[in-house]
Amino acid sequence: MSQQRHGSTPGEADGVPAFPDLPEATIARLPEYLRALHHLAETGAETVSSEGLAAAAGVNSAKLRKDLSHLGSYGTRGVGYDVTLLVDQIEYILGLDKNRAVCLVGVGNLGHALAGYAGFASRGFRVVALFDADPKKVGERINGLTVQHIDELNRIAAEESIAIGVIATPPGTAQAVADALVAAGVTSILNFAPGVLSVPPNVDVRKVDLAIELQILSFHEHRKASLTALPGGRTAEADNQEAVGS
Amino acid sequence: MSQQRHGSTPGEADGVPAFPDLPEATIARLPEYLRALHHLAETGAETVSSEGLAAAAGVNSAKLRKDLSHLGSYGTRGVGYDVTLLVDQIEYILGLDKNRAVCLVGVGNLGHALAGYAGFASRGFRVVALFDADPKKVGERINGLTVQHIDELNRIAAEESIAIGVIATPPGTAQAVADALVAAGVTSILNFAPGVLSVPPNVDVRKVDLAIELQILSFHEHRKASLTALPGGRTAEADNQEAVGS
DNA sequence: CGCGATTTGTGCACGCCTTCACAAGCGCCT
DNA sequence: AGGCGCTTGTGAAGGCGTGCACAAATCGCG
Repeated sequence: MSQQRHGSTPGEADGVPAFPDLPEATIARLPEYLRALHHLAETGAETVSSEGLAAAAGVNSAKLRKDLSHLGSYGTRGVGYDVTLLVDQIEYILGLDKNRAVCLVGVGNLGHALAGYAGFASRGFRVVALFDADPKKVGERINGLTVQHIDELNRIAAEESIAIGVIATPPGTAQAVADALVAAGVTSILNFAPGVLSVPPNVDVRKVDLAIELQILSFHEHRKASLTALPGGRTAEADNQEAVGS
Repeated sequence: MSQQRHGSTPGEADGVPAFPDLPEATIARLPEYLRALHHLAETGAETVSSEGLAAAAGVNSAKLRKDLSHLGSYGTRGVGYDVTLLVDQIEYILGLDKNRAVCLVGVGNLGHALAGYAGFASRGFRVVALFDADPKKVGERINGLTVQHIDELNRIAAEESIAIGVIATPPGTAQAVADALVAAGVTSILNFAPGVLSVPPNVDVRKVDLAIELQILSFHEHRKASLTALPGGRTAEADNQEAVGS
């Protein structure tokens, strides 16, 4: 906590990786800060206060300051944070300067959408390969990529040095795909299939279950409804009948 | 209270307050328990121990017992939990017995996939309406539903009593869509667009950002890579897989 | 050159969540 | 009937995360 170096390569300026072990909660918020910072940079802002950035990222300003303090002292008291410096620093910490190669397994409904998702490419990731087990899907071209058979995974993963895999298959085949990914050297998996994957301890898995998110919302709906209905007895929410047709 | 009542409505059967205020962390895990229980039920299991269910859900058994204890005592010591009873109880708590109506705004790449996602219908939700602002999209039929113009939202939301809305639009229009949903009476929003939504305090928002998940994985890749360069790095990290959420 | 305004960085307290460890309860077997 | 093994439910402890409040630091201005 003495002087900050400005123009140098962030992080490893003096050879020592100096990898701070950030709290998980902080790591999960860094991408949100990064998005807010990019937005600020586009509007031409050179510096931003913790208050301003916190508002843009939807968090408490004290929390933001504490989060950023874990990366080191990259702000200036009385002024704020240098936007581009902070962008570089966070991108370095997240390893986004590597432009990481990602492969996607399962080109069904969801996989199709993910393959075409612009948000990946714009944020430091390259989807370099699409796989599916269905021969009818193999050969299909999506967003400039050709779907290949899952058996090719080993070869291509090695060629492209793919470290991150995305699973968008039906739940039944997710574990087998995960095993194949691990065997191919993938060490991080983003899983969209419901269910629990078992992987070696050195492999990180994150799970996104769209239905779970809705179920959590449903709970809060239920709670809200029962709170408003509680004094009177039963009122709202009992009127749910099937009215699908239209 | 040894005999379990089967056909009765779970929860408020015996006049108990019936709505415990569960910890957020518990609520987020209940859907995972529910999925594991459904899977167990299909295999014909009648009861399951906390150890078994915890393994199926990918969590610690003590945590599972504490979570379930918040719902009440639905287990039998020395035996385990009655699968179907527990399913009913969790579905009641989550409000899934209501078969909630959901609308989806934004029929782009991702929205298209979500509209056809079978996981919604199979877990207590009915997608009853699709909206888009693009006139070229209006009229398109997806999965048995016709895309309607966003201006129809108010009318249709009232007709179908839609309480949950899903936003799958580009980031620029997400806030406007959220405002429209709130104006139409929606009180829970699942947001797939990057960025922060501001909504009235009585509206719940959950956010799923696919790129953020990848960025978090990227961080761990970066960390692992920098650890292998260093000697003596302990790489325990045998964490459970966490679903997205705050 | 010094002072006040502003903003960062952080010590501290509080609350939530997780995990351990064990008593209480239940069924089965003898 | 009684004991034994198994499993739940929970008290307690520890860890983690959050938010407050304030000292330290920097800039601008008179």
